[in-house]
Amino acid sequence: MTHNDAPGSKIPMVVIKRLPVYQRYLSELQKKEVERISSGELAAKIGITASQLRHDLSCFGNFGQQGYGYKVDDLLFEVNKILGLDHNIYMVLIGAGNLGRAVLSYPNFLSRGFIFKAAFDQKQPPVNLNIEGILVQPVRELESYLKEQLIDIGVITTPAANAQEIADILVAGGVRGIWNFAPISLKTPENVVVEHVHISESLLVLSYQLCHKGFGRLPVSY
Amino acid sequence: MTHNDAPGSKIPMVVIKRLPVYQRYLSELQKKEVERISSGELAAKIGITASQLRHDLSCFGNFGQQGYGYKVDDLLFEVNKILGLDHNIYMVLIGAGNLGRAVLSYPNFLSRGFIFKAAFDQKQPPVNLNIEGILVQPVRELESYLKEQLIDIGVITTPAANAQEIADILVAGGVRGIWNFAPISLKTPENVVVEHVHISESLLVLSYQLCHKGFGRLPVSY
DNA sequence: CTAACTTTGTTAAAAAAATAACAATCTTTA
DNA sequence: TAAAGATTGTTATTTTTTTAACAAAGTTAG
Ligand SMILES: NC(=O)c1ccc[n+]([C@@H]2O[C@H](COP(=O)([O-])OP(=O)(O)OC[C@H]3O[C@@H](n4cnc5c(N)ncnc54)[C@H](O)[C@@H]3O)[C@@H](O)[C@H]2O)c1
Ligand SMILES: NC(=O)c1ccc[n+]([C@@H]2O[C@H](COP(=O)([O-])OP(=O)(O)OC[C@H]3O[C@@H](n4cnc5c(N)ncnc54)[C@H](O)[C@@H]3O)[C@@H](O)[C@H]2O)c1
Repeated sequence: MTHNDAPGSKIPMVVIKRLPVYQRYLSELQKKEVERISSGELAAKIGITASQLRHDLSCFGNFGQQGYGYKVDDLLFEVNKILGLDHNIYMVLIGAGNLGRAVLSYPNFLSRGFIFKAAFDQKQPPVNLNIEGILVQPVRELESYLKEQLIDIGVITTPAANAQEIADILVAGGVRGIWNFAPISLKTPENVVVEHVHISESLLVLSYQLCHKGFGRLPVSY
Repeated sequence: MTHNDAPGSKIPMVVIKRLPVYQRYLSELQKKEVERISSGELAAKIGITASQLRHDLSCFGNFGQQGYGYKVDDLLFEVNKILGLDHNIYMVLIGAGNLGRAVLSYPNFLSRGFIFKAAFDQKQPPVNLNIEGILVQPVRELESYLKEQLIDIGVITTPAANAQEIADILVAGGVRGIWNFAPISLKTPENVVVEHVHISESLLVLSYQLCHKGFGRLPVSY
């Protein structure tokens, strides 16, 4: 598949999931003021094949030069554009608990154009708290807030038991994406994208690997 | 491949990553006191094919009964055992910042047998702080601590710039696995498993999807 | 300017993963 | 107890993903 393909062509999810990794390595190279890099060098750093890297990029366009490789600045610019990092994205967070506060105060989101416009909670302690300049409001005001403000992404960091009701309010309020940290599969209409952060799942995968290691039994293939 | 295969047979990583999802749905069923479930019903809930579910499970054994399905209790017991949830795992956390404190105080890890034995930080404010019964110690004591205590997993929630040096100390101290929240690819010997939690990567994937939605151009295939 | 290299983008082949198919066999009902 | 129905575990097929191969095109050095 090439970037010239007819409308309706699909980019595989496996490819999209690798883009943030490319973005990260390219950012590092740019910070080190490396000017150019070949698919072979970059792939080696990342730990994949050059073939896969070139194949992935070719889904989106021709960013390299034969005999030369890729200009780091140019390729990073293109990858950023593909990922939507070339414009701001506005977010609200619901559930200003331990994890929610960590997410709210993480500076790297803002620096990449992900802007928290507001935060909401149910209980009094988080409500009225000021976290990195964002005042936590009572959650009953979420619905009316979304009527007034254009919000792209709702971030759910409430307990799993409350996540679906919050998702419903977010969807009704017109958000286009939900970033969900609660360990539950949310039901949303097709036009709302849900991205689930699998923190606990990840620990179980690690646990599995520790359990089945060194015996020569049931090892893992990557 | 069957569970009877000769030693050296490999379980694909894609299969292992689905096990925690099965675990979660089975736990929910158990909580609802559902006694039995067929591969068809469970797969429908999860949103995969019955074929895939049965195929995955058959990597580990024969847990069902023809004409009946699976006993929820029994299957959950087996999945828990496969994931290593049938015994305690001892952990230390390094970097008791915003995210580190959220992880330390999350009760669902302890309830599943993941036990934080200690936490470490560099700066004074987190050090001496008591988080859910765990006293944060100066990070310079990490090395000697690991000599005295048997720790399975080291959890890294320091900034990326310090993650590799911490990983080196953990490896030297004999941990078998590293759960890494820092956005950097750690270099470790083969016998130490690293599991990376992709929080920021996940947000970029969501951003991509919002960007390429509804135009009929570059849609996503799952 | 030319020739020897290098490296891309793309097509082809191989490998892995998902899905379908179905015999074997257990459950349920009568 | 027997016959009908349900569901598994496994093998076969299809689809997806990864890797390899290579012509085309640009770079670099002399
Ligand atoms: N902390 C972790 O390490 C961790 C790990 C994996 C998953 N998670 C998940 O992330 C989510 C948040 O975890 P946490 O540790 O921050 O929990 P937490 O209890 O510290 O925070 C949850 C917050 O949500 C608020 N809340 C509850 N119901 C609400 C509602 N209806 N509307 C608005 N706010 C509401 C609570 O008042 C609280 O402030 C949970 O779903 C948890 O399962 C957390
Ligand atoms: N907070 C988030 O939402 C988020 C999202 C994605 C990734 N991350 C990553 O998770 C990690 C932690 O993030 P955070 O928000 O908690 O940052 P933070 O700054 O709040 O916490 C980092 C902690 O690590 C400590 N530290 C620094 N160097 C250390 C060392 N050598 N030894 C021991 N402790 C040390 C600091 O004193 C601090 O307490 C970072 O790598 C960050 O990039 C965080």
